Parts: sequence; structure tokens; C-alpha cells
Amino acid sequence: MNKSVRVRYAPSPTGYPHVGNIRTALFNWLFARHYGGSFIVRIEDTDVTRKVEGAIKAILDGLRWLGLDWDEGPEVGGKYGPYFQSQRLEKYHEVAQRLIAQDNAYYCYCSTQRLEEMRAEQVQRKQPPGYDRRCRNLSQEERAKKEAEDITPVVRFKTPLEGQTRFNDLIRDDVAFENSNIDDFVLLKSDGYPTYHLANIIDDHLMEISHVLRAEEWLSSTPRHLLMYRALGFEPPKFAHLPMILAPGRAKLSKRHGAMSITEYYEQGYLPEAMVNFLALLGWSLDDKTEILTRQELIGNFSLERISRTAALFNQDKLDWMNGVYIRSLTADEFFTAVEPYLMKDELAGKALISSEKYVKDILPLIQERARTLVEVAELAQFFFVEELAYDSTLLIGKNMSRESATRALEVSQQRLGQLEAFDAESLEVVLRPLAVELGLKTGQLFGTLRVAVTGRTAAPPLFQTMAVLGKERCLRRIEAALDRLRGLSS
RNA sequence: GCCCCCAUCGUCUAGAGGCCUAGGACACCGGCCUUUCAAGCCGGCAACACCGAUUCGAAUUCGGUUGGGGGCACCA
Repeated sequence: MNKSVRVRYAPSPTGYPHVGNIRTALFNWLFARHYGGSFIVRIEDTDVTRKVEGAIKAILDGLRWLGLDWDEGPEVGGKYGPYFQSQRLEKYHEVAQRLIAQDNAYYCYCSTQRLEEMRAEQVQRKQPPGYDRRCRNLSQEERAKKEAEDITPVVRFKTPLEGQTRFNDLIRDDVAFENSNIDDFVLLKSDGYPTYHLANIIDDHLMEISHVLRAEEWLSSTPRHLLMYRALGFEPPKFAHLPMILAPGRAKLSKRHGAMSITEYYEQGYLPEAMVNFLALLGWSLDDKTEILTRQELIGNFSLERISRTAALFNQDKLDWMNGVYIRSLTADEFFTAVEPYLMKDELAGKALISSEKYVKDILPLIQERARTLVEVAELAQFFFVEELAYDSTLLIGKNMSRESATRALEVSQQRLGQLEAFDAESLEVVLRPLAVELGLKTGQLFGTLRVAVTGRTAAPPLFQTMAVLGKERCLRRIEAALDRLRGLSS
């Protein structure tokens, strides 16, 4: 395999792209990049009735967000265009006509109603549903009669009645289907649009696609495609059917079953690099231990041989962990850049960012190592931004402490801190650590009380650093507020 | 109902006849570190679906069973 590798991602804009769709795109992209080939995006918009507004934008935005750049397709064009099937209708009609002329296809005049009834009956009789081929061998007169009735026919493929179609799937090895199990499927719909089967194989041929990497749900349509390639005399591409990604509960990913649009992962604060890494490991692995791989490592090591044949479940816990790994690996500047848009979406953090970027930049290192997603950052840092802390006053009184001891701890702290010149973490530690001894408290008791007073929480970033960032004034104000709370508390 | 695919810890996976008393990761549970949280480190829990066959030897090969998934539209 060399530079003649041409693969495509062919989404249909009938919904938003979920992780399954995107994983397919990613594998195609990795395959193309690994072999120095071309990655093509083709929009399969042949279903006018199910078209979803905004879907194309979501698809392209998703690819862009993950850094999956395409060499040909929407917005960038290419010499095999157009890349929207709705703009290639005449090509499909041409081929359909040719198949009819060759006696590999025929007009079918059966009404949807008749087809539905037929199918219902077949299902009831526990027969495999499929077209009964009523129009397959219509005589001239019968056809003329139907035409006169003003019925717009569909075009169906004349599937061979016997024999079998076998092929070598790059992931699943040899697969064989009996032709007798394949019905005469529709090629051209009555609205003039092609079905997936027709349009897909024509475009793969015209666009000189070398490898078709698609989800396993397409495996059973492959013999139909091969039959068409044979009838047309086209050389088929190589096929590789990727394992499915299943929703929790092991059902096919769909809107009903926990499928989220890839764009939502951006909104929830996942890093594209983490997403790419995670998705690559869903159905592919490098070895028995490597989990974290850069984009370049992924490209360099990607191979069909290491793709699994088993369907995988999407494990959000692991994604969260991996996202945390990536967040922690960012430099302070990179983290700021990544998190800024999310902070701007948060009212308090946004306001703080506008009034003092420096303050926010001081806060961020304290949060970076604790956040698993970018949206969490604003929440974890909230106490830095809020004017008035809201918390349960009894939290100020730590384990084995009384209201009096907590009060005294805060009073003395207030006094000592007030005298401090330098309000940095080190100076704070120098003052506060001996203070615990002096007060006869464990450090954990003193620091715990101070932590609640100053952050309103029992879990927060390291106390001294936190206080240093908050600043002397804010800390003293909050300690005063805490003392007020203690005074109001009945012992 | 018919056809196809698949089958290792709860999850993602390593494993292509002896290297496997089955390895890694997430999650979970302990411990260490520690002012809390997080991170980190150490340890633990936990799987070859089942039955036959081949073989000196099978998670790995073959057959069957069971289970799961996918497909069977004028949807893709």
C-alpha cells in the first residue's frame, strides 16, 4: 500500500455525528495519513425526507475540532467532485440506465402499500422479508399498462438467483453470502434519488476509493455492492468492516441509546487530543500496555491488522481519566487557552476574567491538576470568584474542636495574618504552622477551619497557595465573616 | 423467522500451541504520601461462555452449543 491509498468518510446528514461515526472517520483518517494517502469526505445526502438541518455543519465542525483534515470534500473541493451526492444525480441515472439495458436491473411498479402488506405477511408467516420479484419479468404489454397508469417506478437490481458472493474482508477474513438470500433491492427511488447502495458504489468507483473502512453494520450489504461492481465491470475496493461501538446496554448507538453528538464532547470540556486518543483505542491497540499516544504516534503505528473484531462499549469513566491526563500535561499557557472559552461561558468566572486576567491566571495552576474536564474548572474555582461564600457554618468547627476553639483559632489567625507583609504561600506556612502548636491544635484542625473560612469548602487546593492567590484582604474579610457565623451559632 | 459477524476481568484490551499459576488500563477497595481534595506510588479484587475434537501440550486450531451484536426499507 502506498500513495494510491484513497479512503473516504461518507456521512449522511440525517442526524448528528456520534462517537461511532467519528471513530469511523478517525480510522479512515489514520489509515490515509499512515500510508500518505488521501482522506476524502463525501456527503451522502440522498434521503431528502430525513435530512436534518445543521447536520453537515456539525459533521464538519466535529472533524475540524478533532483535527481530522480532509484532502477532498466540502469546502476544499477536489478533482473528483462534487462531493455532495445530491449534486451527482445524473451519474447515478446513467449507471441505472446502463444496468437496465444490460438486463441487470428493471423497473418496479409495486406500490409502497403492496410492499408493506407483502412484508407484513412474510413476517407473520415467519418468512424472511424481501421483495417477491413480481416486476422482475414483466412483459412488454404489462409494462406498458403500468406506465399508462402513471405510476413512477423504482429501479431494482436483478440479483442472481443462485450462486454465492464471497469476499475477503481485511478485518474479518473470508465472508460468504448465498445470493438467494439477497432480494432485488432498490437502486433508484421514485423521487429520482439513488439509494445508498447505488450512489455509494458509483462514487467509490469514480472517486477511485482504494479501501472502504466502514462500520460492521454494512457487512451484510457488501455482497450487494460486489454484485453491482461485477455487473458494471468495475474493480471493487478492498473492504474492512470495523467493530461497532455499542451504547451502554449493548444496543446499537442511536439517539434513543445514549448517542451524543461529537460536538457535545467539546461542550462538555473534553480536549480533542484526548478524544482522538481515546477513540483510537476503541477497537484498535498498539500493544499490551501503551495507553497514551500522540497523534503522530497514532499515525505512525496505525494498522488494520491491529483492529479488533469485537464490538466495544463506550466507557466514559476512562475518557474522563484520559482527559485529566491530557489536561495535566498542558503548559500553563496551553491550559489557559483551552479553558478560556469555558470560563467565559460561566457568569462568575467570565466576569473575573474580564476584570483581571492575572487573577485568573494565578488561580488556574491550582485547578489544572484537579480537573477532569474543562467545564469543571469554573466550578472547582468558584470560591475564588464569589463575593459571599455560602456554606454550612458548623463546618468551621473541625473534628474534636469546639465553637470556642474554632473562634479562637480564627481570631488569632486573623490577627497574625493582618501583620504579615508578604502574603505568599511560604510566609503563610511559616506563620500558620507554629500557630497550630501554639493553639494546642493539630495542623489539620487549624488548617481545616481556615480552609472552610476562606473557601467555604472542606476540599480545595492547598491552603497556603489558595490563600496567597486570594490575597490578604479577601482572606481577612472571609475570616471575619466566618467569625460572624460562629458568633451566630448556638453552642 | 432467515442471513452474517463476534465471544479473555464490570469496561477498553494484550495474547496469533508451550513465554499464561493469562499482562496492561479505567472503575472499585486497601495502604503510603499529605493541612483537605486531586495527583503520584504500592497492593488487592476480578476474565479465557460451555461441550467435544486435534495435540505430549489449547485462551490460542477445528466442530457444535449457548450468548451477544448487526442486517433483512423507495434509511443510510
